[in-house]
Amino acid sequence: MSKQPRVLVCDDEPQILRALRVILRDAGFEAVPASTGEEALDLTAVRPPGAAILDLMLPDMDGVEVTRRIREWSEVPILVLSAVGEEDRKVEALAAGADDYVTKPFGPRELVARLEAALRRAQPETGQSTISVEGLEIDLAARFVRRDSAEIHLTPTEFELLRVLVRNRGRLMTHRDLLVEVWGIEYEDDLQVLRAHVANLRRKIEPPGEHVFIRTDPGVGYRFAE
Amino acid sequence: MSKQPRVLVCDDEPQILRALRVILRDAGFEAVPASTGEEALDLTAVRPPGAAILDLMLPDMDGVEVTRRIREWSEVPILVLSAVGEEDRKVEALAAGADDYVTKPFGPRELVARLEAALRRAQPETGQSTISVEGLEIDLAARFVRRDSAEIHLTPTEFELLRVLVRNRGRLMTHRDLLVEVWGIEYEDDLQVLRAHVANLRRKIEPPGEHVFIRTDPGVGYRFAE
DNA sequence: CATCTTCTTGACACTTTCTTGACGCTGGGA
DNA sequence: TCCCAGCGTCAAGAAAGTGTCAAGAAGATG
Repeated sequence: MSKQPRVLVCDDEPQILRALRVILRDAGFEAVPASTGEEALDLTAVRPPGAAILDLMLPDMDGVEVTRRIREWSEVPILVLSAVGEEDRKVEALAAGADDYVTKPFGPRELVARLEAALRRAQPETGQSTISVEGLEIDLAARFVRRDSAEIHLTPTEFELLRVLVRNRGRLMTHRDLLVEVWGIEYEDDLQVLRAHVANLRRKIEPPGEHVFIRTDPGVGYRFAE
Repeated sequence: MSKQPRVLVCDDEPQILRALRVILRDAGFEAVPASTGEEALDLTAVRPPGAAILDLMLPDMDGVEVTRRIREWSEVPILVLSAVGEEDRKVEALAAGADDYVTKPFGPRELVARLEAALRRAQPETGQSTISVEGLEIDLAARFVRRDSAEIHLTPTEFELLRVLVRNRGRLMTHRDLLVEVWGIEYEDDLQVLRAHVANLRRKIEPPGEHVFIRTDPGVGYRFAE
């Protein structure tokens, strides 16, 4: 998950489209909406997304057809949404080159899991997911952190905070950015909670008395060293 | 599952081929597709797969014939796919040397279970798939675990849990990952069941009062020590 | 059908993690 | 120099999560 992949979402029902947008955004993706097959094909051609989610039932052409057309020139991972009772179409879609299918109604987590799996398969290891900086080693996939070959245990919140900082390393993350990404929008003003967790995280990963990895930008936010 | 075994898949219907590929890939296998009996024989000869799945109905020769020809020189596990009403042919296929048959339509899990069972039977002791860590010895293929040279009996669920953990050792497996892989998607939120089985498994494989093999990450999941 | 194994579930004590308020420190502005 | 807003740290209580036991349900075996 390098940098918020764009995901094309094609469905003719506005509610579904909206729901998908929320789900994807929460999972760290950027949704590119389309409501017809034609639109989906155009968008894919103009600016290829990192993945596509297509409904089988579309007004102008069906998802299988869209899949086939995209596959004529692109290897982008494709997920197909099918209603119950469309099992045959699912198989067709797979045959046409879809990577996976999700049956409606679906849970957000299932969708995200399958999407991430498809993306993972599409990029057979873009190097490691591990990041090493000055004795600090972070493996985001394995959820593993060590310093000078000693394992460091992080709590869920600490790890999440570190993940957001590392994913945007070098870039300044405002207090609000961090609070919203790690705790959710309802914490956007809770500076104290952020400070406490940054302090705990630093105690675990920084050399004593120094702030080499997590830098403070007073009054603005934090950034992870490059 | 030592290292993603290659499975030859022979079927003349592209949809089935496609579906099988997805199913197998999800189960950790690499599918090698073939659409005719001739092709299947060639592929098996050129680069022998770890197992083969053959449809009984093929354009050039039938699955029984393919089975017979492969058996002339190879012991590779063979699964036969049969449509309902082909019972007689199933028996012929088994007589010709097939290891098992699956009746269409089949569920992914049934297929995978039978395939794994066939693979397990095929390699009585290639060694290799055994893992040893600090007095604990695990043979995933033989479904065998021992500690300090004493055999340990695990229930099916416990073994499955251990297998998933070991296959991903070092990486943190979330509660959801484990529940979905071992129990299926419908258990994805059943934390209590996971805890109970982890406790039982630990009682059997861990030194008393310690958690050296299976580590807990509170609020996230479990991981097997590297 | 009886028996044995395995799985699931609820209760409860225990542990870890999160949140909150207090407090001392620092650096820039008046 | 004094003031003060913002920061880092600490400790304690609240909240959330975990390990274990035991009993009943479900399933397999013979």
